[in-house]
Amino acid sequence: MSRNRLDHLPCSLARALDEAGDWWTFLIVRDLLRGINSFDGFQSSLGIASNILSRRLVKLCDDGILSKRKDASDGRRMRYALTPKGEALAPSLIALMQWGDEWISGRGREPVILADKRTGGQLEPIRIRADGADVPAGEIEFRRGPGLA
Amino acid sequence: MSRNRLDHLPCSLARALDEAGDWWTFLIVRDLLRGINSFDGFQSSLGIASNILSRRLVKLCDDGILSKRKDASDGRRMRYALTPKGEALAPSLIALMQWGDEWISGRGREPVILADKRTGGQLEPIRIRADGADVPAGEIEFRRGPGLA
DNA sequence: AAAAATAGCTTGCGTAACACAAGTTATCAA
DNA sequence: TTGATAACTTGTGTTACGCAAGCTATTTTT
Repeated sequence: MSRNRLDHLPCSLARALDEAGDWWTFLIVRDLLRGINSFDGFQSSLGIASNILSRRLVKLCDDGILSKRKDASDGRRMRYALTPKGEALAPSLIALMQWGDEWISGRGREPVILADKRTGGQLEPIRIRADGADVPAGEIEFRRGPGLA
Repeated sequence: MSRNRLDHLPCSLARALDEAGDWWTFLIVRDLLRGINSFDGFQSSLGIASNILSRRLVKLCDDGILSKRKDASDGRRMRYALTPKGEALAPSLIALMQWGDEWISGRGREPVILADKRTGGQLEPIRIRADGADVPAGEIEFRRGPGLA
């Protein structure tokens, strides 16, 4: 994805997609949500080439999505963590996962089930809401916002 | 993104990302939600090269995300529409847009504001929920699902 | 203390996907 | 019937991706 290609589009979606970079970003964030937080942890989980992973991790740190620090008990090891900005990707990530569950894997064939650690209750399907009610996709209005010159 | 690279991952997220193809998919779906539904409509809205757009539209139709038909009053023109599978991408798309609003554009500088056509009420931030309560990103548990051999 | 293993990262190189520009076909408007 | 429009397609670079191998600094093993 060329970095400057989408910049002209007056849309936070394009900017978000541009900053996320490529699909690996989402998979790395998913791994972090699962507790995987080291270079070789990502590598063995994802099968990503080390040069790609390295570059991607640098970019994610630069963009403020991840933070990085040395492991206290092992000087070789770096530990990565989600920043608040990175954690804020969770809703879109989970919505995408649920889409794959429903439309690709199929109901009842989900490879992974998401739940609340505290209560054990399964996550509900993510929905679009306004005024306390669901909004169907066809009923969404795109209005000019204050960020447009 | 090579089509078969992520197939081995037992995760609906990887499958979803693989099927979505590239970022253009999301931008095309966004345009359709906005009412843009023709080839040159996408092209002038997105600045995408015609060969890329053509290939992407074919793939999206093949994958059942879009449908395509001839315009009744203009035999040259094709009209594209979201299928239910395509509409189901809206939550992840909007979550991503909201992420861009908050973390890239910044609050108060949103290029676009989303609302409910029927009530005019602005869309709420998309949240992760279980048992009728919000779930913070750090409290999500990944459990083995039935789709794993 | 020397050798081996591990963690994170870099380099070299081939391939494949992307993207610009130009051309093609079918339909419609003047 | 000439010109414009819509939706592609083709040709040709260029870029970015990805495998394999190598590198350096720690840590563990002997």
